Amino acid sequence: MSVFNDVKSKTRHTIIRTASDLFYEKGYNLTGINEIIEESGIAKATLYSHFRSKEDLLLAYLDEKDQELLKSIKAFCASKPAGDEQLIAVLEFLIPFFEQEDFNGCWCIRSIAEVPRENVKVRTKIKSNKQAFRQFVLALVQSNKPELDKSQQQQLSNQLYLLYEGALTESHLQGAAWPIETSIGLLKDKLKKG
Amino acid sequence: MSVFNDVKSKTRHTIIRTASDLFYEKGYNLTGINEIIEESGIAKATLYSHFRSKEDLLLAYLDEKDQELLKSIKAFCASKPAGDEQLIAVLEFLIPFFEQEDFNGCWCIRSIAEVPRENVKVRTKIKSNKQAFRQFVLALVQSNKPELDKSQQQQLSNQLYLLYEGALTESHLQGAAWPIETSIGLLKDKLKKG
Amino acid sequence: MSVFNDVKSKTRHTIIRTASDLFYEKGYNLTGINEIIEESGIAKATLYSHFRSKEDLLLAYLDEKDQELLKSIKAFCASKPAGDEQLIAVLEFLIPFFEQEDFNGCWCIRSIAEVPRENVKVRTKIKSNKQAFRQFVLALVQSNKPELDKSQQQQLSNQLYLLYEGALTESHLQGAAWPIETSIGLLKDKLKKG
Amino acid sequence: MSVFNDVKSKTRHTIIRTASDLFYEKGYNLTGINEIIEESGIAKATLYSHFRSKEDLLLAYLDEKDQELLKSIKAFCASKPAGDEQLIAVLEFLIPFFEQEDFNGCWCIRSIAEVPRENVKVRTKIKSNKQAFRQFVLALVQSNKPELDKSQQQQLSNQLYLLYEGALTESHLQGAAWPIETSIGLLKDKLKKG
DNA sequence: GATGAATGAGAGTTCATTCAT
DNA sequence: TATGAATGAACTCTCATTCAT
Repeated sequence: MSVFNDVKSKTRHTIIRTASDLFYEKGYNLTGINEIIEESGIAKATLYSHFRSKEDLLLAYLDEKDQELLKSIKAFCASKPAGDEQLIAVLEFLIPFFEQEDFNGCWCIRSIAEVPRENVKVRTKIKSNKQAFRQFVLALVQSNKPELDKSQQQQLSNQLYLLYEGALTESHLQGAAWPIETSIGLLKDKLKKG
Repeated sequence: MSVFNDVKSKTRHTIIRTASDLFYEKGYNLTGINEIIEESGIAKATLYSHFRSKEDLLLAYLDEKDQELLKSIKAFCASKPAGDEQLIAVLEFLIPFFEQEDFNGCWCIRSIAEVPRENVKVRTKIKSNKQAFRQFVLALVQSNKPELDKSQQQQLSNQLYLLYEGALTESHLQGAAWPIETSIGLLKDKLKKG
Repeated sequence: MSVFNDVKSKTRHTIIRTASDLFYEKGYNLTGINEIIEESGIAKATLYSHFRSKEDLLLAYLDEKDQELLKSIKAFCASKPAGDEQLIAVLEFLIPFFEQEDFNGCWCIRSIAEVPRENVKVRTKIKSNKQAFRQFVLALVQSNKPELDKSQQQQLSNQLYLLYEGALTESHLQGAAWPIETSIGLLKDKLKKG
Repeated sequence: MSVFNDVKSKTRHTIIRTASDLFYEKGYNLTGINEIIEESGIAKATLYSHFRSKEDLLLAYLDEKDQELLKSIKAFCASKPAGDEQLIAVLEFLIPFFEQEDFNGCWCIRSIAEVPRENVKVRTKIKSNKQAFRQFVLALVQSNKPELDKSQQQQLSNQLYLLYEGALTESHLQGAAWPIETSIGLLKDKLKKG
């Protein structure tokens, strides 16, 4: 039984990994099902036995990517000393992230540009991803800024999130790291002076 | 003669307007040439006598949109009293912008998600659009913060640009205006205390 | 397994046969993919799963036609008594060939008129077809004229090939069999008198 | 009046020359009307005021080319001493012809591959061109072989014509001059030994 | 007589998906 | 479960031709 599931899971995961790489590199609409199955080394019908549609693959990709990210950034921040440094770490995380060879911006923002407005499933998934990320940032603020009241914590958390998103998107668009540095600068000012 | 040119210009402009609306609403790849010509009320070959390819239409769309935007935001800022208020206006501009019924985020960021990495033409156009916008922001900073030195002006300009981009992208993604307010808050802090 | 292969082969061969008939009758450029699939009774995507492009179909057509031809003419010549008669048979073969209802000249010569000069693939295929034919003629000369030296055999072979090609092309162009008779006459003279 | 006609003729002739070059180089179907007008430097409607259709241009092209050819080959043969040498000259003419940089085979044979079987106009034109050529060859035989009877003259003329056509087509297909040499060899044998 | 703009019909190709085995 | 074959709908783009001026 568990062997069965494992085998199934393995194939399924191979597909997700392949699709993820391709979707992230080339974009969702510019990646064909044929490319995915060729690179995965499986048959087309096999893919469709694991995923009802290409859209399902997109959802799995968004899930995979965000789980990876959350795990990485949580570890990164936890490795820093408590206090402001952990908050700044959220942005500093973006530097090695940006420097990864396959860096291609934020999959959520890129994907939202590729599906129709009516596509509630995908758009909900993306919002939920971002919500989870904001939750992580808020928790980080709460544990590192216990002196602030709830409303101030929420506000700071929002600002940090915004700086993160701006830095991520702009470093991609500009093909340069300066937006990350700019974000970090803004945050440090903020933390220092108020 | 001028009649001829007008006729030509008219058709051409009709196409750009139609394509712009569709590209912005549905995205580039999800908008077919057939939709554009049907909505424009012209024949397919007419479109292709005005634009060599769909990609050319994308470039025209990016140009059209950015020219519009720059004109609007320049007017909006100029309508505010000189000083910090003109800088804040850059972000405040996003509120009515966001409230427009057809608001769908930043066409540049959305378009960059839709073309292959190798597409130098489009990516260059997008960067050049953003460069022009950054130039506008820098000029605004220079004229409203003459007391700062060049390097400080550049830094502030970068920060303002980043807040603008973050607010724009996030208000779109979240479907809410709070990222704009958050950006404005951050900027006001910065201007007050630093 | 073999059933699978057979099914695949069947469809593939149906396509080639249909395309061959149409290409030979109407010409390559004047035959549309739509005609081929309609006549084949298959879907467009099915065709493109068997052949990467229309050009690939052209190559398959050239191959199919030449294999058929070589088989036929070899059988025809083998049915004649050894000696000069086998050489003359090469030209005599053209008489029933010309009389076939669907006779439309030489597919190689017709095809070479339809593809751009730069199309190396097709032009190479055509040359290779003709090379195979010349090889057949040369072998026939060698086995039926052992008394000649190599150079003489080559020369006679070239002459026979040339008469074949001229008769084929001209019987088509003129819509008459006399060029074949003329070729045969010339060859007989040649064989008789040296 | 004559000025008018001359102007008209000039434009018309420019078009024919341009179309001829393109048709001969690229083939009829692969040459677009747009290319012709661009290269001619005229407007599309101007072309259509001189030629009812692209087919009419094809007819003009076939006419132009054959008139040129007949003039050239007649001059070439006339420059040789009377007798067998004038007959051989018909084939020798092909050597410099083949060596011309823009040599691309026989326009008649190439064109016949490009129009539908039903196209009587073009096919008739091509046959009539070839008929005129055969007439020229026959006249040459008659004046250089007065000792032969009518039937023999006709036969020799047909053979010469066939060798010419074979050499022309094959030198093109093979991209080599040997078919011309082979044809000449066959003819010389024939003339020598009867 | 000459023109630029516009066109309907069709080209070849690719897409995500499903079916039969 | 896994597969190779097949599909309808859609894609971008080009053709020879005609119309209004």
